[in-house]
Formats: sequence, structure tokens, C-alpha cells
Amino acid sequence: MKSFEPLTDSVFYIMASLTEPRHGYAVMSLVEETTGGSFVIGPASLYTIIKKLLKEQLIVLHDESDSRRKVYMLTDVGRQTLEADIARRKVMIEMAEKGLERREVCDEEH
Amino acid sequence: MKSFEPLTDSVFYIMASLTEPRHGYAVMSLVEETTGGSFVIGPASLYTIIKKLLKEQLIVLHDESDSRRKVYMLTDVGRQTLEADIARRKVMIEMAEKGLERREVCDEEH
DNA sequence: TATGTTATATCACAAAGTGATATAACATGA
DNA sequence: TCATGTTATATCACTTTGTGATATAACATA
Repeated sequence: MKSFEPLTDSVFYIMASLTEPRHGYAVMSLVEETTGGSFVIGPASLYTIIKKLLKEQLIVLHDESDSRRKVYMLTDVGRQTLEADIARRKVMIEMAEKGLERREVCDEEH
Repeated sequence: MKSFEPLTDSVFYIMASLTEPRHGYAVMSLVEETTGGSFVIGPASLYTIIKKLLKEQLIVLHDESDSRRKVYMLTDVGRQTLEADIARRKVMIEMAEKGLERREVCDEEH
């Protein structure tokens, strides 16, 4: 079971948006909305990454009935990959927070 | 107050290692160790990023007394930047987990 | 004084991300 | 019906970011 980890931020955001069926443009809007505009994925990045995720079979084309919209969704492997990366990211945050806490104590002592 | 966010994973790992004084090689080892080898920063990436962080004043040279080692550390701005990125990353994870939870429910219902 | 480890550094290249732009379907109101 | 705006996908040329390979040297030790 080959792993595509670690996921980059852009890839993570897109995959996190595709836990349920969504078309590309909706992913773009969702990321901008949920991050309050602090992370923006433009069309160039979006469709580049979607193409790559399709090739790696982390997402699939879910529905193409609409003449314009292409709806994608995570595959099982995609979901597992996302879950694994969530775990990695939690460790990351823990690591950073531990360091910052220790530093706060030092500041007070000074 | 210009922001350098969002931080890439590599930059985040390095900055998270520099909440206390550490030299480059130690940062490299620490990241590999705390991630269980799932994220490796080689010397090329390490020193490239350190150079960039110095230029942006997110870290400073803390001590150069040793003939070999160069010890770096986060500046106040660097710490604030790291804190802001931790917050962003928490939202990211929340976003992903909410999506996955919802999906689990759907699977059960089916 | 040879060997391994620690440590910093850079080059040439590869991978990832993006601003600009193109295209077109649909929605709407004038 | 047709101009305007929005939704939507797509790609090109470019920049930014990351890295494998390699070089250099100080120190530890045996």
C-alpha cells in the first residue's frame, strides 16, 4: 500500500473538501470560506492538483451528468491517506505547542 | 506587520524546533526523531530554509561561540508567526475531521 | 592517523504552486 | 435577444520551494 504522504497543505485542503462529493469550483470556494481567506487555492493550483489526485486514485470522478460540473470524491485509499496525514499534523502541532509552552515558562522566570 | 503565512510543512517543522536554541543539525535530527522518520529534512532543505528565515527575521543567530555549530532561535515575530500558523492548522484538521465524521455516518446508514 | 560522526554549505535539478489568460455554459434583467 | 456577471474548467509560462548529490572540515575514538 504505497503512501503519498506527507500531503502538502494545498493537497490536504482539497482532499479534506472531498470527503463528500463536490465539484472543483466548490472546493475552491469552500477552502477560501473555511479559512477566512487565509488560504486561497486558485484555479491553476486546483486543477493541477485534481489531475494529480485522479492519477494517483486518491479521488474519483463521481458524477459527470451536469454539462459543466465535474463532481469528485475521495476514494477509500484517499480517505485513509487523509486520516494518516491528520495524525501527522496533530503530532506537528503538539511538537510546536510543547516548545512554545516551555518558552512561556522561561519568559516568566526571567 | 507583514505576515509570512501560511508556512509550509518544512518551514513549520524547523520553526517549531527553534522555540529553544538549537543548531541546524540538531533541528534536522529532532524533526526526523519526533516524526518517526515520516518527515525528513535533508541538509539542502534545512540550510536553504534557515537562510530564508534569517533574512525574514523569523529566527536569529543566537550563539556562534562554538567553532562548528551555529545556534539559532525564533524571534518574537517568529513566535507569533508560528502561533498563527498553529491556529490555521487546527482549523484545517477540524475541517477534515468534520468531513470524515459525516462520511462515517453515511456509511453506517447505507 | 584512519574512521566515523557531527556539522555547515552549495549546486544543479525536480517538484509544487500560481498569475494570467482562455473558453464556455448558465442566469438575469433590460 | 443580447449584454453582463457568475460559475466552471483548463492550460501556459513562470516562480517558488524542496532536494539528491556532493564538498568541506572539525571533532571523537580507537
